[in-house]
Amino acid sequence: MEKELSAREQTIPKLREIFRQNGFEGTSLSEITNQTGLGKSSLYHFFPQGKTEMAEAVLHDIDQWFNENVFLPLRKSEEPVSGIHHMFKEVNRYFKTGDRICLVGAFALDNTRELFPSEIKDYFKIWVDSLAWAINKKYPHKLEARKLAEETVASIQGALVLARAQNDTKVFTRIMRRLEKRILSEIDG
Amino acid sequence: MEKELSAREQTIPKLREIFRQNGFEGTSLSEITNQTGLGKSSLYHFFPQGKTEMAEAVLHDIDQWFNENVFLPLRKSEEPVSGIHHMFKEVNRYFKTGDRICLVGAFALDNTRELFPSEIKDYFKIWVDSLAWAINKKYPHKLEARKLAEETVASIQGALVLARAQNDTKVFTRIMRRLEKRILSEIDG
DNA sequence: GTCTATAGATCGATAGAC
DNA sequence: GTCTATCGATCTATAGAC
Repeated sequence: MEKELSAREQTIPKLREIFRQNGFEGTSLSEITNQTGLGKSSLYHFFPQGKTEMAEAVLHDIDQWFNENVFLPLRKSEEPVSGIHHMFKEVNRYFKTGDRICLVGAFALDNTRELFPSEIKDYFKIWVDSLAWAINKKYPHKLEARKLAEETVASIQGALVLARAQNDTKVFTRIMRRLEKRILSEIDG
Repeated sequence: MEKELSAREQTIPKLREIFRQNGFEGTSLSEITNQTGLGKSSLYHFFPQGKTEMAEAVLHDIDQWFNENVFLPLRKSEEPVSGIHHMFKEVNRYFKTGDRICLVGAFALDNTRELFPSEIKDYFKIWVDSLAWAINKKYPHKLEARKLAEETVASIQGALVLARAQNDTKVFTRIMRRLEKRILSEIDG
């Protein structure tokens, strides 16, 4: 039995990519109508609060995806190493090996973050917490595991910045490989 | 003999902070007139091409600062370790221990980068090149030195993202300390 | 160089018919 | 749910007096 997606739900992935390309302030409603094919009235029908509600829905969607495909597997996998490997694989896939940016990170950089402070804060907190938890299972020093997790998440964000700046996805994949290798060597060593 | 700064030059640091707060698209001319005290006519007198020229001037100003205070010292210092230490000290100071973001990184993330592609590309290229050069002086594996430099610059960018997202500058200083320590241990070890 | 005034486009958002 | 029409505000940018 296929899940029927409402028109609202079908719109969210498109909105996500539009915000990713243009940022929150750089995205206009007419751009959204152009790229979604939905008129303004339809957009306001689905998202009565307008652009802010659209971005909120996108952030919620991103949050769900990461919870399901990254954060929970880090907690659930029997073997932390495989959970961590799974994280790198999924994150690499999600960001299309560096071709896509992280919308949450982009929102964090300018005053857009004041519109969605808790969504932005929680996304990174849960990511760091989950990764730290997985590392800590193998690596007994709790504080050090946390620092390693924090640095890894930050480096992934920075790798996206550099890949976009240089317009070169290889920068991203290169850094991702190093990060995974470092975690594994810290855990095993 | 004091250097006389032209009115245009005096405006640039203010513009820099305004763009940092709001992003390029999020910055309006009326916001600029409010925060600089200059009327629109004065702004267009100094920057005939408008907002784009203002951002260009800011990027050029940032570029100069990093060349003078970070990139050249990395090349010039007799002892690479002290050049690298100097980089971390200055970068930490420049970003006010994580309270400020990197405007070039922020511009890179959305389609603002299409307005200033070479400025954005060069900033990171020169940074990575200079750091790789300094590392390579002590650490003979050229390719590995480059990768370490690339990862370090990316991690600094990511640390800024995380610090802003969490609204906690300690995240930034913590990661900066780890990065410097790692480079030193790779060089010495 | 700076002022006032304003053009012309686009912004987010809404009303009302269907 | 989607259409057309439109509101008032704001946007970038310019004109012309001083």
